[in-house]
Amino acid sequence: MARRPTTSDAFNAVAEPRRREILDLLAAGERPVNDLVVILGLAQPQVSKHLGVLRAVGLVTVRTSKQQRLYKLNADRLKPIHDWVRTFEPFWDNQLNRIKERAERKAQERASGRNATDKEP
Amino acid sequence: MARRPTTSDAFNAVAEPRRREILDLLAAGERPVNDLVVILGLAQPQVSKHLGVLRAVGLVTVRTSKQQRLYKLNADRLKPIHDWVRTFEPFWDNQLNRIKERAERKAQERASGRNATDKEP
DNA sequence: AAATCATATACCCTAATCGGAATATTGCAA
DNA sequence: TTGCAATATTCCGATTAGGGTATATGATTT
Repeated sequence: MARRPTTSDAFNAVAEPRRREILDLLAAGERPVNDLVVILGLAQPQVSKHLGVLRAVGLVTVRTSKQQRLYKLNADRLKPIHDWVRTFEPFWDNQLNRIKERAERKAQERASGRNATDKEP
Repeated sequence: MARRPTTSDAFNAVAEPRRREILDLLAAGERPVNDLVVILGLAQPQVSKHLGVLRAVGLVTVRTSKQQRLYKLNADRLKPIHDWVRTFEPFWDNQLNRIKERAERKAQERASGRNATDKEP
C-alpha cells in the first residue's frame, strides 16, 4: 500500500495548500476555472486537476454556464474536519478551559482503569 | 515534484486516519508506544513510524521514563487546522448564520469589483 | 556479561502524488 | 464548416508514503 489517495477523504484533499487556497477563493462565491488560474498563478491543467480532486470528495460542485464551468464551494464536506479538530479545543483554549480539561482528563484516567502508564503503586 | 511530505504540515500529518486515532488516544493523556500498539492493533514499527511523523510536525512530544517512551499530545499544533476550517463555519451552521453569511458574501462580491463571474449587465 | 523488554531504524515493494507539456474535448462564434 | 475559447485528459518523471519484515539500539534485570 501507499499513501491514501487524495480523493479518499476531505482530510487528504485538503492537505494540499493549493486546494485550500481554491476553497478559500470559492468561499467568496462561484468562479470559473480561469479566474482561479489567474488569481493563483498556476497552469490551467493543474487547476483543473485540483478541482477534480475537490470535486471527487464533494468539496465543490460544478455548473456549466455558457462556455465556462462554474465551481462552487460545498462547505458541508469540511464539517468532518471541523468536528474532529474541535474535540481538541479544550487543550489550546483559555486558562479556564485548560482547568476544565485537566479535570476531565483526570476523571478519564481514573475511569479507564489501570494501564501501562500507571505510576508505581 | 511529488505530494507534499507528511512531515511538512499538520494538515498532511493528520491526513492519515491512524495518526488521527493516535492523537485521539493521546488526548486522554500520555501513553507509551506499546499501549498504542495494543489499542490500535497495529504492528509496533508502524506505530513508531506514525509517531515519528507526528513528532516531526510537533503534534506530539516524547519523554523517556524507565524503559518506555511516553508520547504526549501537543494540541497547539492543531490550531492552524482549526483556524482554517473555522473560516467556513458560516456555511454549514444554522439558518441565522446562513443569512448572515449570504449578506457578507454579497458585500464581498460588491467590494471586490467586477470579474468573469459577473452576470450580464 | 547475557538475556530481555521497549522502541526505533533500515530495506523492499507497490501505489499514487504533483508538476509539466502536449493534446483532446466541448461549446460557441464567424 | 472552420476556428477559437474554455476546460479536461493523458503521458511523463521524480518523489515518497506506508505496510511488511528484519534488525539495530538502549535501558533493565538477572
